[in-house]
Amino acid sequence: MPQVSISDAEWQVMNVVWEGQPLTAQEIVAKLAQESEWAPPTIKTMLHRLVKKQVLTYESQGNRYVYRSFVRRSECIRQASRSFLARVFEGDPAPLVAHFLRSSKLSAQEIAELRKILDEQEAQS
Amino acid sequence: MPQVSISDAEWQVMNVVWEGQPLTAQEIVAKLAQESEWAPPTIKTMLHRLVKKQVLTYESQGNRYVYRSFVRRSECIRQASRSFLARVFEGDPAPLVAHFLRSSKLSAQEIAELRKILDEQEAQS
DNA sequence: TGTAAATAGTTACAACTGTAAACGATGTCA
DNA sequence: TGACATCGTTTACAGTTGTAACTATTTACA
Repeated sequence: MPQVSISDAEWQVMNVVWEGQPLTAQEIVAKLAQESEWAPPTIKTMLHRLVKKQVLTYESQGNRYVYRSFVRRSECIRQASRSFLARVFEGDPAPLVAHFLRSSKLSAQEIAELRKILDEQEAQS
Repeated sequence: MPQVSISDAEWQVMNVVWEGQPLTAQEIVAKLAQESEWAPPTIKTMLHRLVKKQVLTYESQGNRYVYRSFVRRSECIRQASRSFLARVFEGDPAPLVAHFLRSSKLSAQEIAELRKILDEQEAQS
């Protein structure tokens, strides 16, 4: 994996793509119109840059482009998470998790899920 | 709080400052020399920018500058965490926490701590 | 008290980001 | 088949970031 670095705005675009791919440019524009104020050319520019960074690929169908992700979302999440952990929590995951647990409202079910993960982690140490 | 935005490299500097403040420029340079390849002027530039962004303040003592943080670390952590959560996990904290739990090795004690936090969260819902 | 050493300030510069206008190609309806 | 609409491409531009050389100022020793 050639060390992609996805900017803030680009993540917003990629989240849309990962959730609905393959998608045409105008579908992406339409979805993003709901959650952002970006002009269509702005979004085109980002799609372009993402292709250049090899995060996206496209094929043209007639004069439309159909976009697909080229890197897996999970891989990008891993990279971004690792860098966030290093930057803000100096690589120490426990305080990070504690921070998010304290600052979030979680449902009973989510809490149960997380307990289960903790159990698993404990079991395999 | 005037919405500070601290870059990646700047976080590295700030982590040093928060942990040892007040610190002189050369103390900061010395600490960072161990963990980075930055030339001293590079670090000076970052200190400058952080002062301009009102993340740091300094007083000059003779020809030395003594730096202190102007914003609390916890506040910066809160902001960075919120933005990371929104960007990468679309604002949904449970998958974020699950991700970090799964990808980290935690000690038995840390696991116990986290369980306690989960209990508290459950209690107050 | 002048000059070297130390320290901080100024300037620089290319890459990346956010944002979008202007331009050109393609397809479609009359 | 020509004019308009649609879509993609190119160009633009200011702000931020990473990185650091160069310059000016202060201090302290000789």
